[in-house]
Amino acid sequence: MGITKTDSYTDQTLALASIFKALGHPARIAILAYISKQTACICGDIVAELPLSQASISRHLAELKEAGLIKGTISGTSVCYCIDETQLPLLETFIHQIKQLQNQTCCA
Amino acid sequence: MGITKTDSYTDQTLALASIFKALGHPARIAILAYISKQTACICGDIVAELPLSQASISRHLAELKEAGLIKGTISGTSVCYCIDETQLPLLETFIHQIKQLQNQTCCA
DNA sequence: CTTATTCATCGTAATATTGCGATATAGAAG
DNA sequence: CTTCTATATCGCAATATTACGATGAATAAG
Repeated sequence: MGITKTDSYTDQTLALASIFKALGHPARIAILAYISKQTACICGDIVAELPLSQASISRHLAELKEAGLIKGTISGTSVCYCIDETQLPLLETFIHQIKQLQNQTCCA
Repeated sequence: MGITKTDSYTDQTLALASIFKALGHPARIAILAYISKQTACICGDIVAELPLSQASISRHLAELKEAGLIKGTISGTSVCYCIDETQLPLLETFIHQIKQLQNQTCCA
């Protein structure tokens, strides 16, 4: 039914899934990659870089912001976006655990 | 329109988004965590661990498998699943790059 | 004040995801 | 061969996501 029983998972599981979900779209991967490549704050030029309308880009940026992956600062008419790295260790820890705890004798 | 213009992104961007997307659901996070915690191959007991029907679990497992995050080996009547770690370095590299290349003077 | 410019939000349409019951498939057990 | 067990797949219904044009809000420019 498209319903996800959020009650049945731990907070950490939900948090991880939420962040990964925000990363689960090529436009948002491209946006993050573009932001991180810039030497200055990124503003409206993302629209010129991606094959999406301004409205769609704004939506993707909002999702990344909601997931805590970017920060936005209003500066005059434009908004400055940059990476918010506070969530990244969570992802790294999870990936590392998956790798670390893998049973070596499994599926030989 | 719900359409994602896959033509407009690099293969690497699409690959990353695809893997992150597979991780973007709490059930699949929980499945991965559970598999990695087991000392032996995981089979049908995932159904008992999660609040989902057997059909739904099977669907999530198929998605994880399609994303290359787990491997399945048929062993008699049951199927043995375990982590496939080959995709994980891609994720780690991406996360690391996002962190590494962040502009320190941004959004001060 | 009027007009641009820049970004966010709303409304809508198309598509994708999620979940489950029912059913199919395949080997194990009798 | 029949039955049980374990997993996969189908079909459907409910919900979520994605995209865009249109519009709104706010500052900048004239």
